[in-house]
Amino acid sequence: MPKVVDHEERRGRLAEAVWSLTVRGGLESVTLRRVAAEAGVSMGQVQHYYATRADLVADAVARAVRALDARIEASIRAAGAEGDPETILRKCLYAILARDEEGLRLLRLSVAVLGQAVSDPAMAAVLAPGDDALLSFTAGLIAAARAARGAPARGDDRVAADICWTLATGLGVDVALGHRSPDAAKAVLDHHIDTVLTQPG
Amino acid sequence: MPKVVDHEERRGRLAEAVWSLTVRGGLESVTLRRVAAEAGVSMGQVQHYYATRADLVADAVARAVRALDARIEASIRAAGAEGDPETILRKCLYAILARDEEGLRLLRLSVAVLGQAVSDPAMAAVLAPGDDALLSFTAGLIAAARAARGAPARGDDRVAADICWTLATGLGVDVALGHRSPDAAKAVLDHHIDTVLTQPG
DNA sequence: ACGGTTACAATGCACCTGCATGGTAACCGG
DNA sequence: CCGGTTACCATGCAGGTGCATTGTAACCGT
Repeated sequence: MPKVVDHEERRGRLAEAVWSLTVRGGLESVTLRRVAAEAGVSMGQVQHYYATRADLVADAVARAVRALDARIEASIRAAGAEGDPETILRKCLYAILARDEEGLRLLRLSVAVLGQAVSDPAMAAVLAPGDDALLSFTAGLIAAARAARGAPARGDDRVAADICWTLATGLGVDVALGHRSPDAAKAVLDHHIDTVLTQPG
Repeated sequence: MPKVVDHEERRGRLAEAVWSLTVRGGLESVTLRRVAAEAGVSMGQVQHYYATRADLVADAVARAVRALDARIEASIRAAGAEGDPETILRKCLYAILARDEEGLRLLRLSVAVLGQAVSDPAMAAVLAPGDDALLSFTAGLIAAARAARGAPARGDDRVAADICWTLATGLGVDVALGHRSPDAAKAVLDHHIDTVLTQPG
């Protein structure tokens, strides 16, 4: 077993280059030569780690999705310390609204991939909306937050959670396109959460 | 003035070919030769009507946006006959949820273009979210619908309208990607409208 | 020390791309 | 009938693409 190198680190570096290129010029600007140049390596190295271009971008996208999920989970853990369900709910929804540079990159990348996902089911599958567990978790938060506000329980927690995430992703698209600032998006999301947690008459 | 042909009709035909190709294989699959083949004409004809590939796709996208706007307006006019503000509100939000084949095509196309818009400000500008007039109009509908339900007026009509459209576009993305059926999306949207129109306690 | 495996690097190749060019046929005003 | 404009079509070209191939240097186990 000669010439031991850290494959994970190499692939990560290449995926990072794919991210940069995609954010800067769309997925169609991702070519083997450009990725190599961006990563500061030779094209042969890219070929050595990925059999085909499709493999390369698929791995890069998969890594981005994992990074985004990790951000949401980190948000939950960070807010979890406070215990207040409403705070946790807000914080974990904020997670996809790109409050920092890295988040904005991931958001832009996701939207860029959306275009490809329309015609590529494999991509569409990777970008599937919040899984069932996340939806249930969020629904629980909403129920708890309503209770904490003294509002009566409603049976629509799951739908309400679904709406929250869909709205958040919609806002995320606007942020990625520069149509909204992250703060403005956050304000809209806050307003919606207020509406959801306020009991109907 | 010899050889009179209908330019508008020719361009429309070519734009239609661009739509089909984009929906089927993404924007990057739109090449001059493929567009010509799809439209059943020679590549020279495509070049005759568009100076550059960028012009071609820009025109095709602009036509799609106009078609979508026309759909929304048509929805408003159709529902306007009933007079009931809540009905009009629902109908015009449904308009982007692709209940028929043509709507689904337009929706898919829009999402495909989203990817390009991340790195192309010109595209992003064309896809700008609902203009101010539409937002004001929708806010008016919400206020009227609330009044019709006997709910007290709130000052947040514009934000509520913003949320409605953002949620609708988010649902539209899911529909375009096949993650939701149009009916399921409609149900979610209905639920949200109910929440918005119900007065808080 | 050395054979074998790994990790690249360099280059070549067939294909496809947008766009430029030159030719041709149709048509219409005079 | 005819000069001029329009509407193409066919082809050529330089450049870029993904991928295959070949070469080479480094390293490890034995």
